[in-house]
Amino acid sequence: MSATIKDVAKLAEVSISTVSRVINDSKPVSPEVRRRVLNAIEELGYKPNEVARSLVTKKSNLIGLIVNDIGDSYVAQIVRGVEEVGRMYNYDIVLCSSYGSKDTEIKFAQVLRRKQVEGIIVVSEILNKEIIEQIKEYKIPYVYLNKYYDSIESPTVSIDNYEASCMMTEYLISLGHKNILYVTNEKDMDLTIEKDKIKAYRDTMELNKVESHIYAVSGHGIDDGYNIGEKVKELYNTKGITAVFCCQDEIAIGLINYFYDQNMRVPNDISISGYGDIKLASIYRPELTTIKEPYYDIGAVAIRRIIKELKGEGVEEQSINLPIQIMKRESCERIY
Amino acid sequence: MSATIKDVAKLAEVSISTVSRVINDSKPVSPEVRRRVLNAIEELGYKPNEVARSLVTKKSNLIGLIVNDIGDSYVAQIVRGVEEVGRMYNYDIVLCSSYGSKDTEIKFAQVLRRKQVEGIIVVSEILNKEIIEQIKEYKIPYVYLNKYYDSIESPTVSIDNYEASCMMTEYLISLGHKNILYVTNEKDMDLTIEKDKIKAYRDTMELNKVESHIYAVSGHGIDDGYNIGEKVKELYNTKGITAVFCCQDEIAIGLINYFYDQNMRVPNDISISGYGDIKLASIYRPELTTIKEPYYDIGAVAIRRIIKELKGEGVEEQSINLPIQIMKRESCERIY
DNA sequence: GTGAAAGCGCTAACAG
DNA sequence: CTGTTAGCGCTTTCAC
Repeated sequence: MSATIKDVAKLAEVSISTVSRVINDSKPVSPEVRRRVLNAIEELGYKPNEVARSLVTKKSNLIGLIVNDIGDSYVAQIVRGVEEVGRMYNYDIVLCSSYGSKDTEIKFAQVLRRKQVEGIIVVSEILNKEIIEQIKEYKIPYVYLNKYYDSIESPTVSIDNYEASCMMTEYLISLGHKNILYVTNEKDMDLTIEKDKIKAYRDTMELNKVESHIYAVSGHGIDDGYNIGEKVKELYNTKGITAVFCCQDEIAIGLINYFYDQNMRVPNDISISGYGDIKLASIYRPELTTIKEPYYDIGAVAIRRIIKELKGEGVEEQSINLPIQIMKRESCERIY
Repeated sequence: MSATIKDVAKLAEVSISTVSRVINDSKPVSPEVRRRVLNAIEELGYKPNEVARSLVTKKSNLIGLIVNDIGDSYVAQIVRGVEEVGRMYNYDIVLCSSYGSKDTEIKFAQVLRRKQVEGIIVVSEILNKEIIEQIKEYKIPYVYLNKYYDSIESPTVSIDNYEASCMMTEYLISLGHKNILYVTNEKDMDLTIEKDKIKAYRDTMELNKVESHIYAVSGHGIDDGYNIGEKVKELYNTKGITAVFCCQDEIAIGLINYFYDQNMRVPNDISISGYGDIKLASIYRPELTTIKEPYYDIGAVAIRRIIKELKGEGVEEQSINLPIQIMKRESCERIY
């Protein structure tokens, strides 16, 4: 079918090793011969077969990326980061979407391993110890990214969630709010980062001598935020809540949607903040005040770590924390 | 490092061919021997090396996917479709993001070819004849997807844009609107599908004996929609425009943002419709009335086509049209 | 039913 | 500088 190194060698009247040398610039070749080879390559439209190359060099130049769902904007941002820096080092990305299935995640790890990927990045939203153990067995570099759950003894990159939540609570208080509701997620609360975030909220409220109010929601989608609207409205009426700090942007947006439908205005009637800074946060009206989780950077740093390890360069500590940024936008307002 | 077929053969005391046979179920193997081999595989944790396998079978089980930007939600939906059905046929996806660069698109086509991908799907937003010619040379199945430009003599899958635009115009008219503004995109207007959509709009308006109003915007982002807000507001005041049919959802949302900031209510003051049904369309408030371009299905059908061709099953016509659906939501209202 | 051997396209010693 | 050769890990004739 397609031209091989042999065809080139024959046409250029040299040995295949010489062809290999000019392709890879691996050893000196005389100008004259090089020219002949280059011509032959040109003439035949020869393109090296990376599969054959991989087999001998044992370098697939592939990084496996197992994600929950590429349709989630934050996942897409991570993928962008991973791909873009991977590309700089000549790595291609094999993408697998698990849609939250534990078994699928594990299956993909196996698939990727057979494909000889040199590293694996997992972007998960569930608790899955098995996949970690699986990947550890492969003895290839990996990074485990999970927005919700604590990264179980794995290399990871994120932000300091305790610190971030302190900052947001502090900010809300600085705006004059005294009755601030924290909306958390009830699922596996003590295994998720929510435990840190709740503690941060509590500590900061206490420090400022104001009372804590916590309400737990069951999911973390926009719908879930919408659905707690009624309850929050009740709290607004009975407890005089003036600000809501939601543990996820989606919850915040759902909540705003609810208020929109109820003809209550945000931030005029109530301030709402999120956590994450998903793409929608800055598009939505009102624009959402939130904590930025730098997804693109998370992806970029994750693959950078893997590549470093692959190159045998020393890798730093297990988990890398990126700088925190609080995005002060429209949805939270000063209260007097 | 990792166990190979040889190790298994040795441990099971058979030849490597036998091992291969049991792995692939390619030829009968006596139960007794099969058991021994299976045991050995188990014991060594042996996993076939797909790279080696690919080299001999010339099947990489890889499909290349060149996209504009995975961060765009519609792209992500296409990718989901591609990946999910690819997976059913045991194909993995290698993802490349071009970010709108012609050269990058071409470079990726080459990279993918060298990786021996069996097919290529291009999701582009620019005009790039070269990449098509490039891929055609490779003689591998491909599908070209472009939301904006006519797919230049290539297999593609989309909806009938003329028909869809007729339906939307018709719908707006049926709501009682007489002064409907169509917002198009000025760039390469006669090479893009806009020419069909404009024609559809014009034809339908004419058929209903109402005057056409067309305004062209320069980009197709949310910002662009926002930026024409002033102009549209002017048209609203001077020409009595009561509905705006935007050629893209993003434009529509930008426009709604503008009106939000101007304290004009959609749809109370003005009805606005989009085109595409991006994810945001149903999340946004007010929910956006729009034409659904079934991105997931587009991706799914695209890869299905490639796989069919790979299997030598007859492939239907060049371009496949999917059913049209108009999503009647909040942003367009009856006028009296 | 099983094994020996050739070879996929390429890289990397090893000679010369 | 260049060619010869031995694999990389696997599938696939071809004999037995």
